[in-house]
Amino acid sequence: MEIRTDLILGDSVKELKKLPDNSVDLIITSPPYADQRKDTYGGIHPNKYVEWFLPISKELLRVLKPDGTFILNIKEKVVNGERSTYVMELIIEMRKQGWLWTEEFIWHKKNSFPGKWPNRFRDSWERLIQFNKSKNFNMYQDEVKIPIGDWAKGRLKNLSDTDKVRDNAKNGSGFGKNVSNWVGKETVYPTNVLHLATECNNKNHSAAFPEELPEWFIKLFTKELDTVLDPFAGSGTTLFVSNRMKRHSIGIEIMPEYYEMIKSKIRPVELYILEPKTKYEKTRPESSYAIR
Amino acid sequence: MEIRTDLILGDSVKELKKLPDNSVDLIITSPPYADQRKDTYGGIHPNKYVEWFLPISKELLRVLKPDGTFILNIKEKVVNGERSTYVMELIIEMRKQGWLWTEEFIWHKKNSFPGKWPNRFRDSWERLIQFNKSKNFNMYQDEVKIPIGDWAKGRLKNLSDTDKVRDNAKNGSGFGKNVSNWVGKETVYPTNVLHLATECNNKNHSAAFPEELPEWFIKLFTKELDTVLDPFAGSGTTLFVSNRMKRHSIGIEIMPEYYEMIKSKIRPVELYILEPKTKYEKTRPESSYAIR
DNA sequence: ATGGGAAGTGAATCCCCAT
DNA sequence: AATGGGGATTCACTTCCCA
Repeated sequence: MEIRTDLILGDSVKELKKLPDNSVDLIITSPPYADQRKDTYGGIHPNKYVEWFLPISKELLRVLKPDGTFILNIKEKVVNGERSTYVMELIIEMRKQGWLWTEEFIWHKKNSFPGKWPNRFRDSWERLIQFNKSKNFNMYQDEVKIPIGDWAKGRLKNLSDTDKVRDNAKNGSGFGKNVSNWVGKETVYPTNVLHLATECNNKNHSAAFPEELPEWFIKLFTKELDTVLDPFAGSGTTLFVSNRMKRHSIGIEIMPEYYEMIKSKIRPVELYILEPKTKYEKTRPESSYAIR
Repeated sequence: MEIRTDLILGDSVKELKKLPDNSVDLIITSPPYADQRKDTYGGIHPNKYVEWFLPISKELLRVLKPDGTFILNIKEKVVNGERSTYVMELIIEMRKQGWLWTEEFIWHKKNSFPGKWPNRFRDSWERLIQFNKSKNFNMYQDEVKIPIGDWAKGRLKNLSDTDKVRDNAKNGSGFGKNVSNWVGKETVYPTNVLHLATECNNKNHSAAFPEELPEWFIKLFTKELDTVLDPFAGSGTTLFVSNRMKRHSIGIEIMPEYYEMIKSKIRPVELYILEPKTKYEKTRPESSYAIR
């Protein structure tokens, strides 16, 4: 089994045009933030952000499979004391392109340092906006189940009579439950709030997300041998995680420094296949890489 | 010292017009969401929601003091498998009215509604959108400081140079260089994510938010003897909390049942002032109420 | 007073079926 | 066809009750 990990040096719009229609199962990316300062990495002025992104999202819509998903990690910046509206405008415009705005997950960032500004608190959350091409997209919910809360231990120990049958709510809300269905249940489905730490070990890229973030969405929206795309590869997290999880992946990165950095981090992984497999195969699949 | 708690039976737009300009320090409200609570409020169709709300927000802008704040609790519902866009459209239109969209807090609900669907998880967060009239609004940050978390103690114990460098690089906020200021502190400023449970025990009103929610914003944005307004008083939580915290308050409620319910809950509080003060003054201020 | 167990319920959403 | 009502599904908290 061969897992492909393609890394492309170049501009996203231009390189995306070379990819075939309906070929990607999951797109997950954290594009460069809007920034008023011109000299920072990828800084796009907030007023130009929507205009800049729409040609990219148009290509993403084309390359995504009909049952695929696009996860956009983004947060609006503060400009002149106000939150910018470019994310909202972007969602509205992308819907006009044909995207469905299915859901907005929240990434609640743990471990963010306390801060102080005169008129706002530290921003400890980001948007994870889910777009789809159709309502019938693939979602493998069982892959991300979490342990049931501690309440279950006490509640399910001794069932009362009403717990053993379907107990309809007394107020006519139409809501009912059968508590006995939960006996022995170890895991439950999560919610749309993700509580993850911020990444602390990437010193070279300014917008790194933690590995758990792409991992969670890759588990949820793809199966093995599916293809994951990150049009702003940045520090390469999406690619490394995809490879480890036996998904093909494609990354595009315009900055030669980041391109080289990802390449250098991919090469050591490649070497694993030359060493005795028993040592690594649990965490590192047999893989090959194509670097363009 | 007299704390006024005015409760008005009537339509919000109409009753707001009777209030003087620049007279309110904080507006905090949770309007009926689109298509919700049909049996009580009639339900506003998602397509009509912005149109319905704009005349209200226009009056709110007029009655709010220049240094006051408006906190709007809202969440868009799912329509045909997609999140509705009316909240985003509302923010964009309110900015055209002259509102500043200063911040968006997240209310992370500890006990979100249960359920399972093939294409989405349980919704466990709501928006708390902060609007202002000017950039120089009152904010009493010290009133909501929280005990420093254990993670921070560990983190601040061993501050490395890379910590500071990394945080500077991340967002250019200049935050990193202040990290050392936090060493030895017992309390810190909170973030823009609030983690509270919904109120499930209110038999009479279906959409009560927990007392902690208005309490937190009242502490943050008002001082004693300021005036708080809730144009959709509902179960009256904002009014009760305001009174307890020695803020004047004005509530408007269109449904006679809720109006009567709030009134009946206010009256018992009134009686406290006739009883020996020592028993209650710690939690209940000396107060008077005007019921219209 | 305290504590543990029992019981009740919430701004939900999807799917099907009836007009 | 669109639109609307009703059933099914599900988690964690809070209050109540009794020892």
